[in-house]
Amino acid sequence: MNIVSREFYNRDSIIVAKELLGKFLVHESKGYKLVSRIVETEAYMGVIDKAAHSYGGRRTKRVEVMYGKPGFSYVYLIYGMYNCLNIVANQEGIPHCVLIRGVEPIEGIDIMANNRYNKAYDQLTRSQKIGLTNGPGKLCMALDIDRNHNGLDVCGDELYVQEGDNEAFDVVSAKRIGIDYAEEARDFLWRFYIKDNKYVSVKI
DNA sequence: CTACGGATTTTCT
DNA sequence: GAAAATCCGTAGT
Repeated sequence: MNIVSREFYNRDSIIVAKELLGKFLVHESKGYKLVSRIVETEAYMGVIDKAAHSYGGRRTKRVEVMYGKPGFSYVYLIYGMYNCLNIVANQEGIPHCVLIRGVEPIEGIDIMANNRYNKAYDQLTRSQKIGLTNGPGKLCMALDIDRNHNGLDVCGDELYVQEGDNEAFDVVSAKRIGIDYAEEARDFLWRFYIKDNKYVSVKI
């Protein structure tokens, strides 16, 4: 029940990305509550990171929220069709963020199944169950997150993060996905995930 | 199981 | 005008 504090996000995105693993991402809306466990993240390290939207200090309308305070959502549209959810990290003026790439459904699973496939969870095939939330675009569909949720306070009461249970897990560091254009940055091990978790989008 | 191509439209150049 | 932090269906192993 404890909401993660804003101070938590006021650090380099690499640290925040690692430590977000195992915490709960919650979306409360329209009278329902969707709870999921964060199992895969990527760090985007701002002006020095060729894969980041804020590389070189680019400051457009889209990325403006990244330059604000930590602990706010950054949601953008990718490939003209899919939404991706990030959380802004580091202090005001330093445009870091953490992409949420995979979550494990915890509560509101039938609603998530409906959002994704228009079916009840127990009507899904095996691969549809895994496909519910094992990717950045997929989890946004399941959790009903789109660009209308850009700039929300994740220390607030609609879209927020709470402390995890104390289950132990191993963390794997890996290359980020889908950034082959980013020259040397493509090889940085800035993706983190919970070892052996089913809802990780891409395993090594 | 892996590999490939098409979908679709905002965003920035 | 081109590219994009992705997903899905189809075809082949």
